[in-house]
Parts: sequence; C-alpha cells; structure tokens
Amino acid sequence: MYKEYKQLNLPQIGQEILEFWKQNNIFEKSISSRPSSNPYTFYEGPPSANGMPGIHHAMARSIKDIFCRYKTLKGYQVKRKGGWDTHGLPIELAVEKSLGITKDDIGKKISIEDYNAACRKEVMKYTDVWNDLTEKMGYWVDLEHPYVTYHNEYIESLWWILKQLYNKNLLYKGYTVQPYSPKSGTGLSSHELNQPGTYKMVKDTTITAQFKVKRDQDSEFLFDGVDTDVFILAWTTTPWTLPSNCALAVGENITYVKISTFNPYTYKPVCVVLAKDLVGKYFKAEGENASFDDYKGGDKIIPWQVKAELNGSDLLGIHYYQLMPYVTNEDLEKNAFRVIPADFVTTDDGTGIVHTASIFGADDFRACKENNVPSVLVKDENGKEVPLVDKQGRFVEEVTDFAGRYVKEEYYSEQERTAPDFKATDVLISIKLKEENKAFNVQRYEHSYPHSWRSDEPILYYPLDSWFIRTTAVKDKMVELNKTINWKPESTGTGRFGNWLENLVDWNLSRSRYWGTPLPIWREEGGAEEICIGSIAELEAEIKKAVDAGLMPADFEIKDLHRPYVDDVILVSSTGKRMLREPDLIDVWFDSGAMPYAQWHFPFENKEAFENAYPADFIAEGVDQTRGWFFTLHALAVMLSEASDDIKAVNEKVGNKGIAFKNVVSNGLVLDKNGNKMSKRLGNGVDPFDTISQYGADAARWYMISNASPWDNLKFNIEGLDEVRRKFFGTLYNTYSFFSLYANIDNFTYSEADIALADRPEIDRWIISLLNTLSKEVDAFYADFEPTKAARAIQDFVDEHLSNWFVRLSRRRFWKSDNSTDKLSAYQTLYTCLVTISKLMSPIAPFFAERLYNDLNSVTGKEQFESVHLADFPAYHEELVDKQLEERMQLAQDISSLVLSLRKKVGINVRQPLSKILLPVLDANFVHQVDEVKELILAETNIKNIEYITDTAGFIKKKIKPNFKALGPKVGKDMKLVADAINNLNQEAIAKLESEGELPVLDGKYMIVTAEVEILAEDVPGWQVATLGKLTVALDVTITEELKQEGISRELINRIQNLRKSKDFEVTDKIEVRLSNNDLISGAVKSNLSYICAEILADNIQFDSTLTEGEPAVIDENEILISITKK
RNA sequence: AGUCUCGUAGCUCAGUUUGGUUAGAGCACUACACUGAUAAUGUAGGGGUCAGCAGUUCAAAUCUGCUCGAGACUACCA
Repeated sequence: MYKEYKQLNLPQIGQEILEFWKQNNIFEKSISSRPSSNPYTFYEGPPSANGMPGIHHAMARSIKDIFCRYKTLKGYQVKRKGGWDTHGLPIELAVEKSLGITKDDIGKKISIEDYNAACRKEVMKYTDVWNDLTEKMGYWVDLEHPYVTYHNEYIESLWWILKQLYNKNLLYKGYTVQPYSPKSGTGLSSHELNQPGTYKMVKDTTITAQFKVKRDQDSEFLFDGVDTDVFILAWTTTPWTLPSNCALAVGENITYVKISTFNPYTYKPVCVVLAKDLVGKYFKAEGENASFDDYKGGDKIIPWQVKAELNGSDLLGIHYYQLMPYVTNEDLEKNAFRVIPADFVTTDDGTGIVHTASIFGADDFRACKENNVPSVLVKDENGKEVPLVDKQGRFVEEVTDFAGRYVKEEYYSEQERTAPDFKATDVLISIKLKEENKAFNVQRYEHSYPHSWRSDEPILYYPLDSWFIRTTAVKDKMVELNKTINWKPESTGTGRFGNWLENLVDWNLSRSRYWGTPLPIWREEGGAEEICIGSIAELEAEIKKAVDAGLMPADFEIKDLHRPYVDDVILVSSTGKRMLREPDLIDVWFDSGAMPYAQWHFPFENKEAFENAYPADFIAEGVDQTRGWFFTLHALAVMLSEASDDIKAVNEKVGNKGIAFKNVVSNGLVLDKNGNKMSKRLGNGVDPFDTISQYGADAARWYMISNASPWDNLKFNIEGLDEVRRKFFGTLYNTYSFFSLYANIDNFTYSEADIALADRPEIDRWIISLLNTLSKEVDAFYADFEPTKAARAIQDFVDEHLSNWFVRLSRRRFWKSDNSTDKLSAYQTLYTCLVTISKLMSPIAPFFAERLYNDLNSVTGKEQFESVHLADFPAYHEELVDKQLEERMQLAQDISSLVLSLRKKVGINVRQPLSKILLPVLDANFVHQVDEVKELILAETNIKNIEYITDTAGFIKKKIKPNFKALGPKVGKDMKLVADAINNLNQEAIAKLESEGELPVLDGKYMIVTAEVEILAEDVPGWQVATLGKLTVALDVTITEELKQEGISRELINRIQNLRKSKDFEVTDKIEVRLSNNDLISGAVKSNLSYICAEILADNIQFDSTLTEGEPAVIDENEILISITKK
C-alpha cells in the first residue's frame, strides 16, 4: 500500500526523515557508496561559532548543500569536512564584554592565560546551536571531524605556510600607516574603525600653505613674467602634519594656473599656483585684473591676474623650500620637498595640490613610496627612527616651537582646553605661518573624521611596524589564474574581485591582539638576526639550543602555541644572543585562507587526503567574502604554487596551475521583506529555527532558492514560504495523493512490464517527453550552478504540466477505464513522473523528496536505493522526446482554453455538449497535428467534432500585420509608411499576397513578400470567434434536442455525484437511484441511460412519481427529487 | 569618494546578451464557473510614465551618457 496522508505537514516530514537518515546513516552512505576515485571537492568556509546563526546562514548553506547533493547523484564522491573559525577580534570583544574588561586590562586585571581560556570557551559557545541548525535544515557536512583553527595542528600548518613564504622572501617586516589611538596606545583594525559612530563631524583649523618654489632649471619656466617669489598652494585639515611635509602631490591631468596677487595677511606681492577649477574659491571676481598699483594692505578686494596655465605634468619634479624646517638631512634635501604625481588628487576641494606627509596618511605613504620620497623622521634615544609626533600624540623636542604639545586639541583635558589663554596647536601653527608669509588662507572647516570607539577621541594615522606578505610579487599570476576560475555571478569575479587584484597591495598580517595565531618569528634585539619557525619539531629543536645556551629552563615544554605560552619561548641566535618572538598575531583571514592545507594538517599528516582534495571543485559563501575568504584562499594558493616545493609537486600531480578553487558561488544578502538589512538593533531578523519548525526546511530552502538567484539579494518574506508550500509542495502532494488513492484501489505496484511507448496514449507520451526535456534542463542548470532556474523549471513542470494538464485530463483513466493497457499506462506514467521529480528536486528539498521517493519506491521496489540521495540522477533519453508532440499538445491546450473562454462568453457551461468547432487551417501540418490530439480537445471542452476550413470560400476574414524585424533592414526610414500601408491592405490584397507570395506597396516602391508580414485569421462572420496569437477558434453554439438531453444527463450525473460525496460514499460504492417524475428529465435519462449509470455506479434508474424523501435538485429550471442509497 | 550589483504590476520575479512597435508569469484583489485531486481547479477583469532625464535609431524596458534611489565591498583622503 502506498501511504496516504490526511494533509501535508512539511515540518513533520522533516523530523521523520531526519530520524530516518540518522537511523540508517544515509549521509555516510552517500559518501561511501560513491567511488573515492571520482572525487568532487568542496571546501566549507568555516563559520564563527561565537554568534547565533541567522537565516542568511541557512541561505548560504542551502546553496552549498544543493551542489554537493547534486554531484553525489551524478556519481561523485563528495566529502565535506566541516570547520570552525575560532580566532579573531569578534571573539575578543565578546569576551571583554562578558568579563567587563577592556583590552588594556589584559595582563593587568586578568592574566593572559585566563583571558585565553575565556576565549577558548567563548569560541564554542554556540556550537550546539549551530549543529542543531545544520541538522534541521538538512545541510550535510561532516561535523564529526571538523577542522578547528585554534588547534595546535592547524596552527602548525599555518606556521609551515608562513615559513614557505618567509624562505622565498615573501614575508617581510615593514612600516605602514594605520589608524592609531594615542590615548589607548594601540592601532585600530579596520573592523574597529567600521563600528557605528566612529566617524563624526568635527571643526578643524585648516591652512592653505604657501610652498616657496626653488628657482632652478626645472622651475625656471614658472618665473617667466613674474618678479616675485612663486608659491605652490596646498590645503590641509591637519596643520600639525606640516612639519612632516615631504612632498606635494598633483594630478597629472589637472590644469593649474599661475596667479599674481597679494598675500592677505602680510600684503606682500606673491605669485601662486593652484588648480584652475578652484580659483573661484580663493579669489573674488571683482579683483581680477584690478590695478595692482592701487592696492593697499587690508583692502577687501585683492587684485589678481592669471599669468599662465600649466599642466600637472609640467610641475612634476619642481623642488620647493621646506615649509617648517625643523628636521632635515641630506637625503631629504635631495629627494624630498618636490612635486610628485598621485592618482588620488582631485579638484573637489583644497587647491588641487595635496600636502603630503608620508608618515601620517595611507595615501601619502603610498605615493611617497612610489616616488622614492624619504620621510621626515628623527632618531629617538635608542637610535630608532621615529616620527615628529610621539606615540602619546605630542610633538617631539626637535619641533622646538611646539615640543611636547599634543597635536590634537582633544587630547588635552577639559580643564586645560577651557583655560582662557589656551590655543590649539593647529592654531599656533597657523599664526606662525601667517607671520612668516607662508599661509595664504586659514579657515575653520567642518568635516567627518574617525574617532576611536573606545576613547571617543580623534584617531591619528600613524606609522607602525607590521609584517607583510608580499602579495604584489605574484599579482600578475593571481590576475591570470583568476581568469580560469568560474565565478557565479561572473561580474563578481571580473569586476569586484578582478579590480581588487589589479589594485593589490601587500597583505598586512600584523594584529596586536592576544587570541589568534602567533607570528612564528623570533628576532634578536635590533633585528640583526631572526628565525622563522615552520613546525613544532623545529621549535622544539630551537628551544633545546636555547636551553643548552642557558636561556631557557631545562624542563621547558611548549604545549600550546598561543600567547602567552609562545611568548615565553626565548631562542638563541648564532652569536648566542637572545631572540624574542615578534609580538604580533596574524590576520585571522590567513587562518581561513589556509584551510585547504591546515584542515588536513598538511604537510605533517594526511598527504594523500590533501592531494585528493586540492584544489576545490566548488566553494560558496556570501559576496562579502570576496575580499575575505575568496581572496585569502586564492592568494595563498597562488603564493604557495610559487614558494613551496611540496605544493608544486601536488599541483603537478593533479594538474593545478595554482588555484584553490575552480568554481565559486558568491551569494547575496538576505534582507527583510522591506529590503532592509537584518540586524539585532532593528529586530527584523528571521530566526531560522522558527521558520523551519513552522514551515519545514524544504519550504524555506525552496523559497530562498526559487525566489531569486543566489547572488541577488533576497527579500525574505514569510508569506512567500506559505505560497511555496501551497503552490508547489501542495500541488505535488495532491498529485501524489491522487496517485496513491487510485493505485491502492487498483493494487498497482508496478509489477507489470513497462508498456511500450508506442502503446501509450498521446498524453502519456507527451508528459514523458516533457519529463525528459525537464531532466536535461535541470541537469544543465545544476551543472551551471543555476539552482534558481532548476527550481523554477521543476515547479513549472509540476504545476503547469503534470498537475494542471496531465492529471486533470487523465483522471477518468484512473477510475473509469476498462482498458487495462490504458489504465496501466496512466499509472506507470504518473509513477515515473513522480519518482523522477523526487530525484530532480532532492538537492533543493531533500526531506520531501526523500519521503516522496520512498513512499513510491518502497511499494514497487523498482530501485535498490534506500534513499533518493543514494540514487542516480535521472538520465536523459533523447528518443523519448518528441517536439512535434509537445507542440501539438500546446495546440490542444490553447484550443481548449479558447473554447472554454467562448463558452464563458456565451454562457453555455461545459456540461452542455456542443456539436462542433471550426478551425481555420494555417498550414497542412496543422490539420495533422490537431487530429492527433483531437480526442483530448473534444473531451476537455465537451464538443462533438472539429471541422477545418480553408479560406477558399472567402469565409474567413484575415488580418495582416507587418513583421518589423524582417522589414527593418529593407525599408529603414520608410518603416512608418510601409507599416501603415500594410495595416490598411484590404482582403483582396491580402489574398493576392498569399497566392502570389509578393505584393507591391507605396506605389511599387517596395515589394513585400510573405515572410515580411504576419497573416492571421481574425474573424469567421456569423460565428463566435476567439484568437490567441495565430490560432483562431470558431464555436458552433447551436443546441439540438439531442445535445440538450445529453446536457441534462450530465447535470443529473453532477447532482448525483454531489450527493454521493455529501453522503460520504466510497468512490467504489454501487448505488440505487430513484427520481421523481419529470418529462424533460426522464426523456433525457432514457436517451442516455447506460452512460449515466456507468458514471454514477448504478445498474438502473427508477422513476417514482410518489417519491417524497430524497434531495431536491434543480436542473434547467426543473425541480426534482433524487434519492440514492448504497446497494 | 571609488568599484560592483540592483531598480519592470500592490508583492515576488521573467524578458535586457542579439533593439522590432500591444512588456509577461505567479501571488494578492474582483466577478463568474466548477465540485470524486477540493485548504484544489477553470474563465474573465482591474492593475505598468519598464526609477528619472538626455542621446543613438525608422524603432529603446533592451544600446550610450548623466542623475536619483537601494545594497555590498574598499577607502576615508588634502
């Protein structure tokens, strides 16, 4: 017996199937039943288990799951090792919050040991919740043996990788400008800088400074026609960086002008250079070409005159006198204080010339580095080069005028700032420059500036030591190999990712935190010697040396590679000196990017496992990972393909040029139903557990996948889940219920041989043809990583074709047919459709598909698989596809639809038979095609016959339309005229065109041929006519006496069937029927007795004029009583 | 600020690669019909300045430019 259900309950199905999978180890079998010689490699991007999973995780994981299940059906062995991302700032922040401490307290209020222990605990806080979601949503991933990024083995692999890079000089220590909080004495990560409220509007003193040009060969042209000093103007919102100025940056394609005028503070005549577009900001129109002789110091209108126009490129290389010469040296005098090009220069504000202090701005730093401009630095007490501002944010003593002053007003206490004679350092600087004829303009200016989210004070951009990976060294290879990766969508790969690679900078690895992978580099003080450790064994060997040298206690043992334990390790240099570990941790993104290697503890263990799983065939994550995980995976794979002999050997063996993944799907975000980002703050998040328990994982998965392509953002609307349940799962469930109901009655178990295709009726061959086409399409969609198209195709088939046409038209065959071949064919066909659908849909809706498959297959035993997920993907049989058949079934559907709409229009319902329809013949094949499906049309529309007519009798009125696409190239500009002419052709002209194949229009200017127009039947005068596209149907609405009687018979059948149903009779119950007398009705009954009896399962119908009990009914305004009883 | 994605009916989306004149589907809504798949189904209807502006073209939802709006990432800059 096929299982029959009271109603569809997806959450319950989910629970039961989950239990079934567990009991029978279906997931394990889905891997073990496939040959290991045919692997398909998937990498799991590790989630961080310290936060609760959201609905977007369910989205991302659905996508991963779909393709893994699909590839399994296609015969691949798909291992999926789970993983946990356990390091990093979010975890530290969570710990600090729960312990109520700040970073500064670490090592003071709480020991680093305790802190790390807390992190360790925090990291796995929600593991159970995650595992629960993983299971309930049907995501198959190996959670028994996941990789965990904080394990020593994992870290050891990272160290190995770092050493590979180090040995090839791809890992180096450098200097970079980073956001820095002097108050907290720490650099801030970009993550911290992106905290809400970080950027605030502040009012700063801004200076447009005059940089005096050195007169020499390069600059001589500037002095042409000028008898004063020439100054370059540059604007800054951070005057405290002016003593550190080392260059001026211009845009090479910006136009500049040279203007003679007077300095507004000293009234001295000057000549200044600035961008042409910005002249209006500094000069009043009234002053242009005003008399210089009449000018007196203090006049409101200052005369000015443009002396020349210059290109940015003309200015390059010009030297100028240092603006605030506190610190200089030979190198600076030679290579700094000159004009350089920079791409970030705009004319949006300022002067179109940017004051550049290399050590206090990231852009500045880069531009100076590219142009070999040295930085303005001083030596500290240890002889180390440091900036002019110390780590507390104060000027060093070399800046004599301002030594010891905080550069930012906000660093002073409230009390100091409100003192009556307090002046901010920026203000003091501007006063000095004004007096020295070095300031052209001083203004207060409001702009947005980042603040430390901890101390609420403005940050400085400050140069700090960092370790870098020299990604730029392999940039070209990364760009090249990226082109071999299949990105979904493509634009993310070529656009966002491609552009990012083009503008690659070296990867800053350093993080000054506690909970992360420590950098395995030990350095002698002063940096004369350093060592990079690549394994635990190597570290132990070095420790032994240090022990021997007396630098370490003899019983020292390294058990944990984290801080602080690793910081206790002191190594010995070749000259016997102490080497301490560089205190940095490495970027957590390195952890995740290294997972292909580290998840297997490569190269220390599992070499074979690694080889079989490198590179990944497929990965998927959110689009926000483009520059995160996707990048680090790619970067490390490319770098190791150059740097590591072990990896080179593996690449050689598996034919990999150096990529980490071949296909990548980057999915979009899940937004709330109004398109807003889900956030805890707004409370608009969707809880995946609630969703699953209410609607079932299948509905959630199907909704998310079918609604929008994975890479488009999804507006998650809970009502959509209901729609999916009703529309798709409900329909499919109904179809199965229908099948099981009758299959159980007829005891159909598919034990008979398959009915030959040729012996199956038209409609069966049709749905089989469509089913095969569907299998092929869905296969291609999955293979192309287009799950949305796959889902929509399946849904269309189930709703449109299987349910609304095949089942609807075949219903009678299941309960009435005496022809056993026809009935058997109906069962076999519907069974095949359902089983195939269960396989096609199983990657997306794994639970329902499993239930459907097993409910069918467990009865028939047609296949040996105990689960749909162990089955094979439906094969495509081209010989079963018949396009002619599909076309004529479409005709049948269209014609039926037209007839039904005509019936509706004239008010004759379907139960009233009509004698015939007329179909104008479009071409010879048309008659043949319609004849084949004639019976279906007649049955569906309750019409007796179809007649074909040609236009030879002039019977049909035709309509002609221009075919613009065909005519376009021929008539071009005359299109309007030609179209008008064609639309106005009369019936004779149309007939002539049809018979002769061509017709002159516009007085013979153009000869129109039939291919350039569309001719269709518009009307059959005197008939009820409907058209759809080229198809036209005319309906004969004459009702003869015979038809009338038949109609009445059908009405009667209808009433009796309703009674049967309302009395809860079984479908198979035989009945006895008595009717009160009525001439009209009894006449009709007599004429159609056997037909009526067959329909209602009665042997006879008795007329009883004395009938008093029974149900009243009205047929065609005749009242009668109907009495039925079970026989 | 830059890069990328998106903007079509009340809602969710096709159509845009390759331009063709009357822009489709489902849901929702309204009316009617059907009633042995029935929490289904059929027929009909209303609902669109295809975000806006300009351009190219005989012809633009589709191609080009600009603007606006939403989002993501990167950067935060004188």
